Amino acid sequence: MKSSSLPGFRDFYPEEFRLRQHILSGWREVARRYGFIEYDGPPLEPLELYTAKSGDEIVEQLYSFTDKGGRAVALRPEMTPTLARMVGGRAQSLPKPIKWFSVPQLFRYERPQRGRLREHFQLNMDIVGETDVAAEAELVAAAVDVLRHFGLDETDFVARVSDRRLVSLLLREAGVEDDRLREAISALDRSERQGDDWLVDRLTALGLGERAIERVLGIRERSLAELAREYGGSDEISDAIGRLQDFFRLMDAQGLADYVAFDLRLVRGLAYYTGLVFELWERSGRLRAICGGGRYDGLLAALGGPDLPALGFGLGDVVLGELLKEKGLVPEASERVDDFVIFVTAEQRPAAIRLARQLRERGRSAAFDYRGRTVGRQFRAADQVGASRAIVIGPEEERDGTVSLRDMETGAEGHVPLTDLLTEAAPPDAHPEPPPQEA
RNA sequence: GUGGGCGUAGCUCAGUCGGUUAGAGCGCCAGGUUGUGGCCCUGGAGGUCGCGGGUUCGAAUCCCGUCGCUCACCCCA
Repeated sequence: MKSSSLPGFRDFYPEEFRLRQHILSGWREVARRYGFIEYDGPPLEPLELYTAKSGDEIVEQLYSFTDKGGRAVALRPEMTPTLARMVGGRAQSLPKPIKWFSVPQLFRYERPQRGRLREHFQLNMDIVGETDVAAEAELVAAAVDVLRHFGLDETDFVARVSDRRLVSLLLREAGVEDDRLREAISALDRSERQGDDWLVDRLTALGLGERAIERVLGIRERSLAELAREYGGSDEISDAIGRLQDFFRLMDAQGLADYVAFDLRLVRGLAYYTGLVFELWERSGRLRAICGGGRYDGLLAALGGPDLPALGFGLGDVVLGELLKEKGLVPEASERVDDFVIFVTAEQRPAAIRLARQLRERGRSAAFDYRGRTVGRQFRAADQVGASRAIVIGPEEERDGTVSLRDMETGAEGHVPLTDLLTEAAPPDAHPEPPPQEA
């Protein structure tokens, strides 16, 4: 091995690039279908954009360095701070809600693993300036539809839905002190991987009594309806529950009930979430979360942006790509040449090149052998590039103004006048090349 | 960051107790003469055996280090 890309970075050979394009174009299609508008920012940002308010974990894994001007900079690890700045710049004039999406390449310096590299593309969809729970329903539906767009259905994945505020209220109700809330939430988040015994130990260490621990363990198992019955008395809690119930009603109204599951064990690592949070998981659970997001009211202001409510999600291309490969949902190669022009002797080479050009002007892809090898070799070349037709020009054809047209699939072959070939090739809306634009 | 596994041609791999010019299949390139591909035949290119040290008369093979990949943990986009 002479050289290779940096660890955690990918070379996209045509085969990989095809998958990448398949994924990114699918993202854009679904985002636009939901009325989101695409934007982008710089891949390199001032370091302080992230050190100021981002989560500690993110800052630790920043891809940062000092540029030649002495500025501390970082490759963007997430899009939200950039979004906050950009929305902030025009918050006054933009109609609300602001529905923006982006497909940034993000970077994080951490140990590469399956489904997690140092670089990836991530679909970001955000709604800014809306507090109504319909925004949550729209956002989760969009995330679900992104996966459905690629051929995945409710047997393949599920959106687990929880609510930061509700979890906090329930923990407080169970007896967790306010200053221990964050640790308790974190413990709850990790209990899924660590097990119940571990959780009990953690909660005990946080000063919870046996009875309180019982209640916390119970919280995870409750359905929304059960919680509503048990905690009907508390205004704040019943308010949070009611909001979640509204959310699920709206998902049901969209026919997506089978794609969402209430699950209070889900918390999400990032500290800034303030309301509903969700993650898309493969049903088998063998891969990590495919997508995650939630409501983060207050974050934009904290980042120096406008004080607007917001919610959004991020969905990466790496795990999704692996999932599609596993499920056989990667489209076959489509880079094929329409026409391969074959010339029999060197005399016909100019005619062949002219024909290729005329076909290209009519929108067809055309190729030919540069060196003029034997006709057999030229056919082999046509086969290799997946040409659907081979067009042979020999002395006779050139003299008669015809070509020999062969269907590479069936092998059927016949002579047609050159003019007919070009007339048929012309697309109905054919138009000449646009004039080059002056810079 | 912590532990385990693995690094031989572009790809998938073989290489016997350390022994002479390191192999196969696929792929690639070139031929199989005179105007027809997918099959077949022949030939060729391509490897400092991840890299660096060590042991040995001799290392792809044994030892150490290092880098990379990978799995688990940590954590998370």
